Amino acid sequence: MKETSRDRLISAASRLFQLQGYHGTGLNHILKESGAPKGSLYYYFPDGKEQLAVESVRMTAEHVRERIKQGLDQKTDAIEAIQGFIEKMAEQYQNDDSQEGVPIAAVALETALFNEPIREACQSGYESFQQVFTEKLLQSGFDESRARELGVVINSMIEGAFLLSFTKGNNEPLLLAAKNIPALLK
Amino acid sequence: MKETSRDRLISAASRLFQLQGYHGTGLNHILKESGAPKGSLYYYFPDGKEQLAVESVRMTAEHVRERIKQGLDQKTDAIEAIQGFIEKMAEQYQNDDSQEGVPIAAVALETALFNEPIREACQSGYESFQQVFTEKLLQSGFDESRARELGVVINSMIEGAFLLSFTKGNNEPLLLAAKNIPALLK
DNA sequence: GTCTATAAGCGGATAGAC
DNA sequence: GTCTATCCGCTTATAGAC
Repeated sequence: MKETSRDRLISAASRLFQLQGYHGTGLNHILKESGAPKGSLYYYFPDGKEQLAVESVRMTAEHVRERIKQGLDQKTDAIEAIQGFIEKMAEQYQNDDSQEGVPIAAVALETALFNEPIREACQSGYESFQQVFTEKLLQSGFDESRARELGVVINSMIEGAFLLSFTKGNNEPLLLAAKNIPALLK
Repeated sequence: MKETSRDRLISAASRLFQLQGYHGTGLNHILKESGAPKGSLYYYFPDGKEQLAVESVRMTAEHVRERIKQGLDQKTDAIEAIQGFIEKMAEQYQNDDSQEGVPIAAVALETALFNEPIREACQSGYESFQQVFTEKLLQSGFDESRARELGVVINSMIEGAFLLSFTKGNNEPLLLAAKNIPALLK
């Protein structure tokens, strides 16, 4: 089970892009944190920073999607499951003392208008989250179009609450989002 | 009614920070767009880019707050008013062909962990938005604690939907947020 | 394939002329 | 007060040794 230079570069990039955004994170910083030498960056990612960002966003998205899925599996009822998942996120956020950023969002906002490959990666990530919520709702008996619609809405709610919690430095918006999920899904 | 170099610098900075974020926007770019020379930037903003960002965020926030207020004044009932406001935003977004960014969010995400003055400005901005929603709810008879709570939740919902719409390049998330506002406020 | 040394350019900031 | 010329550091990217 060897961890290659490539993997460590992506991990470091994911972390730093989340904390400081795309333009706020220099390649040198990523190299230092990953321990990889500069040469291998351009060996593994011939298209440079852009490619590294695309693959980092993909990895982050996959990771987050798994966490959502696992979170929702804790309860059978969709409403309780989603509410519980958001509460867990709020808890984790408080404990980490906010040493994690908001996944994807910073990169998406900085690049959406100017860098199509990165924008697409971010969009795919968001759609994969939404898909997980929609599936859970389907399993709980929501009809298809309603489940799809609510997948988007729940995703919006969580992203917004996360953004506000991150900016304020406390988890109140996440907790309130969780609390109001039942009303939204009735 | 003279428009000073200072005003033009703040306007240009606000616009560019919204589109590309804090680190993605260089002072040279701001100077070029504003037409002001570099010297006067440091004359008006001795603390440089950071100060310019703080004041830009304040200006943007004030501007957005006014738009929210005006939007909510269109209807007396809070639920209809908020729903209508979000729909209007969605419409404008589509027409502008997305030549506007998501106010404040990019700057907030990039800087929240590392630059306290900017973070504070963003937080104040968000709180001022939330305040407007809360006031409208109070006027419609919601009790105080519930109105405050929902102010935060509505703010989260809108910010998240805006972020997703911006990333996807279409206004569906905003439209769905609007559609589901009544359920949330029942 | 893995890595180092270096290039070329842009970043924010400043000094000092007028 | 208003502006220009310039500085240093850090950016991304590359050339080429091993």
